[in-house]
This record gives sequence, C-alpha cells and structure tokens, in this order.
Amino acid sequence: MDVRFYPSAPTAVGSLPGADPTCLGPLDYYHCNKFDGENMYMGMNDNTQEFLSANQTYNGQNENNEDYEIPPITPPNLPDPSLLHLVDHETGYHSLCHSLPPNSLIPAYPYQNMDLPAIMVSNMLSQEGHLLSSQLPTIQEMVHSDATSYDSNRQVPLINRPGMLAGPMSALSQSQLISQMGMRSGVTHGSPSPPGSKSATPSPSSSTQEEETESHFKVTGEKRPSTDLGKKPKSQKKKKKKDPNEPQKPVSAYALFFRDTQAAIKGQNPNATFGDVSKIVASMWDSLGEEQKQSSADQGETKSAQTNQPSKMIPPKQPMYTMPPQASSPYPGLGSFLSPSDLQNYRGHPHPSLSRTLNSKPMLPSISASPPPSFQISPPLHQQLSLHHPQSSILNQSLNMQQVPQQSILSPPMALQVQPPMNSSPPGQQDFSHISSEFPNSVGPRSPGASNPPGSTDWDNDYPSRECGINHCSMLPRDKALYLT
DNA sequence: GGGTTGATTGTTCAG
DNA sequence: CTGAACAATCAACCC
Repeated sequence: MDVRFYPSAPTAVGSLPGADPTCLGPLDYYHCNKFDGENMYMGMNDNTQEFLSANQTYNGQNENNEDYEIPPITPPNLPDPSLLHLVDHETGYHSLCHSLPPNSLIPAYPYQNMDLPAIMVSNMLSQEGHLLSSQLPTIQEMVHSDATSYDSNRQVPLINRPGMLAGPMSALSQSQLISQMGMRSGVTHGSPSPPGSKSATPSPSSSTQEEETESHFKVTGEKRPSTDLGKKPKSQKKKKKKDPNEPQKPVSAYALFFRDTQAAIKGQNPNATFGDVSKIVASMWDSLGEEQKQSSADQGETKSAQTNQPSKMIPPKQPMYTMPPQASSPYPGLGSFLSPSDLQNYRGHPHPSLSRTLNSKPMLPSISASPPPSFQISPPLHQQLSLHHPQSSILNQSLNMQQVPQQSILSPPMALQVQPPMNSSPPGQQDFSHISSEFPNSVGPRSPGASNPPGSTDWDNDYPSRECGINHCSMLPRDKALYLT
C-alpha cells in the first residue's frame, strides 16, 4: 500500500475527495485521509509540506506531485523547537484530540518512535488487508492506541538501562498486540506460508519432489547462495520435510515464550534483528522462574488448542494483556513476566544475563535513542490507569494501557470500562487539573511547548478551546481514548 | 534436531 | 520478460 499526499491542497484538506468530513486541518492525519483499498491518501497542504520538508522525513521532493513513502507520515516530530509553532498554531494537528499527549511533547519525541504510525498503517492491512474508509473510526482508535504507546514509550526507561525491560515490554505497541492477535486468531491466517498449511496446492510436499529439488541443488550447485560454508551437510539433512498431516509436536515453552515476547520486542524495536531479539528473549527467559516458565508452556498449550479451533473471534492472546498482571499469577505472558517485582528487579538489579546481553553490543538505534527519562510518564495516562489499577506498577499500567485500546477494538462493552472516570466527572479541565496536581513535575517542564510555563495547566485550558475539544471528540467513539490523552 | 520470526535469496511458473 | 508464489536459509537461543 502506498501512502500518498494530496499535494498542495489549496484549501481545507477536509474537502479533499473522499476525505473524512471530520478532517480538521492540514495536519489532521487521522481524519484527512482516504483509503481506496490500495493507497492511503493523506491530506497535505503547504504547511504540511513545509513541515515535512523541515524534518526531511521524505526525500525532499515536496515540490513534486510524487508519491511518498510511508515512513514520513508520522506525527510531527519536530526536533527543532523552532518548529513548534507548527503544532501550536496550526491546530491542524490536534494532539489533544488525536492521540497526542496534551502536554505537547511530540516535538521532543525521538525519531525512533516515529515509526509507530507506519506500524499503524501496517496494522490496517493486517486486518486481512481490508481497509475501508468507513472503518476510519476503528482506525482512529487504533491510531489512538498507538498514541498511547507513544506515551508509554516516553514513560519507559531506556532499554540499555537497568530498567530497560520495562521499556520495550511495557511499551508494547497496541499495533503489535493487534498484530499478534492476527497471528493467533487466524492460525496464521495471514501467513503466506505456514509450514504445515502450505496449501497442498503446488505442494511440493511430496518427498519425491523434495528429492528432486535436492538433487537439483546438488547438480546445479546454484541456488542457496549460502554456498560453501561447509553448510552442505545441513542442506542434505534437509531431507526432513514433514508430513503435512503429521501431528505437530507440542511447542516448547521457550518457543511459545519467544513467540509472544519477540512480537513485543519487535513492536518496540522494529529494527531489532532476530539475533537481538533472541538474546533478549533468552535473557528474559532466564529471568523467569520455573513456575512462570511452566505457566508459559501451559498457556501456550491452551493457546495452541484455541488456535486450532476455527473461527475464534477472540484472540487467545487477549487474556494475557487484559488480565491485570499479578505477581502471584503464573506467567501469563509479558504481563506476568514483567511483574512489579521483576520490574523492580530489573531496575535495581538488572538480570546478569540480561544486562550482559544488552550491554554486549550497541543496542539498536531505536533502543539506545529512547526518550529521556524526563519523558517517562505522561500524567493523564498515569492518572487514568492508576484510577483503575491503583496498586499496579507503572509497568502494569503500561500493559493495561495497551490493553485498553485493544479492548476497545475487540469489545466495545469492555472499552466502556475505562469510561466511568470521564462520565463520573464533568468534562473539561477539572479532571486534568486534578491530574496535573498529582504529577507536578511531569507536565509543564517536560513539555517542549516552551510557551507553557512549568506546572501550567495550559493544556487543560487549551483543550476545550481547540477545534477538537472534548465536546468534539467525545462525539467520537474514541472518547475513552481521549480521556487517556 | 526442532522450534520461535522475519528478511533474504533463489527457483518455478503463469501471464 | 516480468511478477507472483513458493521454498530454503539464516540469525540466537532453548529444549
């Protein structure tokens, strides 16, 4: 899928053909777009171009009506504070309404986190590749969810620091969760080439053909550029080629754990190589207790059983993230793995093997360039979460944070669970001022929006006055997520 | 040796 | 000839 800008939209982007009528402005990525089933068209006008140009997030051909790659399409990351005005004054990019933290921390956001929108896009496609403009509300929710991940990212420690684990793990992007859901719910429904399911179509699965191929390799000597390396024997032992009907062996607990964890790690660090992920997972695995490992295995079996059942609407994985992690509970996945005690452990006394792994090599750019600790906590999120899980750790909150949007997608009734706070109190700044008071140090000073004095609830005041104020957003099915921001 | 995932590379085949 | 589909391999680690 391509993402294209409407170049130089002369007027309101919302007037773009097919654009969401709720499009609020040139930077309203989440409304001002259109998806025709193949391409994602993003509203763009001169301001947007200016912004993009300033950030060099694309190949700098903004003057041409050319297609641009997806990566550039990200929430405005304005490394240069001088560009903040684009966010503050354009109002086009409604951070408050559209998934961006009210304290306008976006500009300070490190680059590596800017890939989330891209993930979002891929998520759109992950839904069986179906994406209709009519699904925008859902998409917007997803976007919102990603925004939550942004916050969690900020609140997350660096991966190369003692508390690193809380980062990648707690910052599981919701998109990643969705991705996993897809992976599980469909029994590799999207997977083009599941080992066993290799649709017996061209199925070379027959051993004869296999042998043919093998012999071909041997004769021609071409193929498998792996070449030399003395790996030959390896290819020969390739004789295997399991019988498609052969009952699959139970996957090892570690494999299951790997499957679950790698997705999270990858979600947080898309650039992580398999080796990196594997090491991290191994370290995590080491840190797991026997009980947790066993639990992982059990759950894996359960999941496996579930995935074997056709047409499961609810992803088996969901429980892992929807159930409030408890230290006493067996490993239910990442949540349990990163139990409060674990987190404490990592922060105070990083697991030897883990720290070894993490320090043994320069971690991925995206990891090492994680947000500074000063951006760790986004007050509203923290507050919102603490309301419902007062005793849960930040990590758990992060996990819950992720689960909220997930639930909102899967089960609206469940999503409502997070609404009471909003319903129980009048909308407006009251809630947020309360939040601000509880997080005196995490709002004002952190905000790159230098215009906001420290501790100022400017964003509170500003919120309702925005084009996309609460009144507006509350009309959308994202009001829940709105509260999150 | 088999399992985890995803990228890469090469081959095959259809249009 | 081109592109899609498929298959194999590799990475690090655990069982």
